[in-house]
Amino acid sequence: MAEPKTNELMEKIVSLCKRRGFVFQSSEIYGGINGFWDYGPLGAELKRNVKDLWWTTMTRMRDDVVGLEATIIMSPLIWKASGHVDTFADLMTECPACKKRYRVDQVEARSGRVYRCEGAEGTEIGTTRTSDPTPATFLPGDAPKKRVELSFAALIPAGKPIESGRKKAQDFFFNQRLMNSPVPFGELFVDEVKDTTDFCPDVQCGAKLMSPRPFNLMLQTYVGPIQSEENVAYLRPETAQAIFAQFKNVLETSRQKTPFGIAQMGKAFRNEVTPRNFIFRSREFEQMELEFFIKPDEAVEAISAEVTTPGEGHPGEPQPSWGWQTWHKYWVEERIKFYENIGLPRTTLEEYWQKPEELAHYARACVDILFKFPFGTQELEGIAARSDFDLSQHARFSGKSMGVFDDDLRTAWGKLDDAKKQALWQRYHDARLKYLLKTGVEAEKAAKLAKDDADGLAKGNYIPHVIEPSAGVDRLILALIANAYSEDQVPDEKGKMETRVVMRFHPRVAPIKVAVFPLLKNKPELVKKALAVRDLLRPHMNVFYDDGGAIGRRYRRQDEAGTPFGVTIDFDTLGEKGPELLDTVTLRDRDTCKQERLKISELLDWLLARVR
RNA sequence: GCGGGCGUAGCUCAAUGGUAGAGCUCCAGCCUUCCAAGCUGGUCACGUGGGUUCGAUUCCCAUCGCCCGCUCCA
Repeated sequence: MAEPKTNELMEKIVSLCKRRGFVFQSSEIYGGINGFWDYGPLGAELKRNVKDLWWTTMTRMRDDVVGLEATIIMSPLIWKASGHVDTFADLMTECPACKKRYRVDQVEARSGRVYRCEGAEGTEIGTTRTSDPTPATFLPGDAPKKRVELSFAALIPAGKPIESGRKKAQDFFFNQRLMNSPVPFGELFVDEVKDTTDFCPDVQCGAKLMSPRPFNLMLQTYVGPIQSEENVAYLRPETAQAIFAQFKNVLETSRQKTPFGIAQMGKAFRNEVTPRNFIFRSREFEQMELEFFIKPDEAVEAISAEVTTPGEGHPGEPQPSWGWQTWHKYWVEERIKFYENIGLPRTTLEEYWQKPEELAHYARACVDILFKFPFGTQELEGIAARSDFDLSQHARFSGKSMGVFDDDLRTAWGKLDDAKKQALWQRYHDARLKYLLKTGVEAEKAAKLAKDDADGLAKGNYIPHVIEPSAGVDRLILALIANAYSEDQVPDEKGKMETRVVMRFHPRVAPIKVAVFPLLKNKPELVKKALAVRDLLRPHMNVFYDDGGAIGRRYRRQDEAGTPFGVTIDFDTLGEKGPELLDTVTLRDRDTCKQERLKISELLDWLLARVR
């Protein structure tokens, strides 16, 4: 991913977002707050359009997906079950010499001898601060003495002389502390330390790491007036868990059967170490997530005799014989189709199939859909095959059943021959046992539970598996903005070429669909007619009326807002050039600047055909 | 969080130890028969808080924010 630095483009985008009212810094008048962004008038419309399209595509246009809107604060037990309390509470440590940061549990154990010292003496370095107009400079031998009392230690791998630690202390550590020719004192050579994780894993470095500090990515609050330990609650770090927690209620009230999905959009919060890249990674963000519940492959095989595996491309309409791999592939293709439908060309997207070693422990597969942002190719959405991990976790932690009863499975099971029954029983049993052991259930208990689960399968019971397409709204907005941004050259009034900034949004997501102008403001007949056209269109789409300044200026303003169409009421509309042009308008295209004439009576249908 | 850079109207930039100018934008009026025209008038800034000083946008410190790297992810 060696892409040229295009910060210039990002700066232009950020600037335009502010200038035109797409995105503002949160709390700007108070100096802002890191990691939080507000959507201005155009941004709010753009975001609403994107969310509406997702919701329509994912739920209303399908029989097999229903919606949910859960609270942001939920029982803290949910985050215990999901693993967020533990895995999000990372202990972080930092190397004082090379400044790299690590998660404590990811520091690899190393062995060797240890060099230590208590500090160093040397001479002052002339200040190098650029803000200092008169940096101190010293002639050799003239510089003041300096003493730093800071202990330093480094792990020296076997085979290297222990004295090399002294050089590390000088070069990597004390030099940073404004010292020339530091001479360490209080030196100590320690023999043979084995499998320690206290030292920087960078082979070039090896300095002793600073003491670990907890870092929890979940934002905390207290529920109730007393701020005590037992009242701690979290702002959800993802919307997915609410879907699992409400799985049973939705199942029972929606008359759905596997395979089916539950979709949810909403805010989520993460106390990111470094919010970066504008709205790409923020601390408060919005997700659009689908949890799609499918039968385990053993059930599919029992019902359909065999499980189909995916080939190239979109697998087509869902079939009963689909196993988790085909469903996974199906959702990857569906989601890419969605992005193409809202104006992200296939060439701006990348599919990344995570390698086995990159997968979270519960995931069977995960595909990232990446977008080529100006600052690099980054993730827009992750589509994970999560097995039955999530529902199983909630079943164990809540003590409530998360299984479903599947009539088709029970009927089909009865017709299987014994060998098949035994094979499917065993496979399901083994998968359950593996999960139970992995999550720390003791062996004897796990064996019994796995057997119960496999016996349950034979009676038509199982815990559904999950395919999870999970998208970030805000980064999608940024992708749409980055993709839409363009500059081209158009001739001005005098035929001189000048730069035009155009936001080439797909009409489906464009914040304003059409702008309506009277050619001249000071001609009441034009204004009256223009207002009538505005009112005609307004109930059906977001219309912007503008009568200020010259017509060209108004077109250009809409170009920066990304409005795909402009409608101008002129003297022809009033019939000045003859009755055949009466009640026709000029329709101007944002991308080509081309104009055509259209009857007002045909205008609405013409526009609707293009903005839907 | 750590390290580096930056911080003057909405934007782009200027000047200054004695409280800041310009162009564009924006608003109002006039004018204007299709791509940022013209005229007149107007609004808007030294990120914040301390310190030094008779006096700070300017010097110092802290803080906040933005950009880059480490790290993390939707």
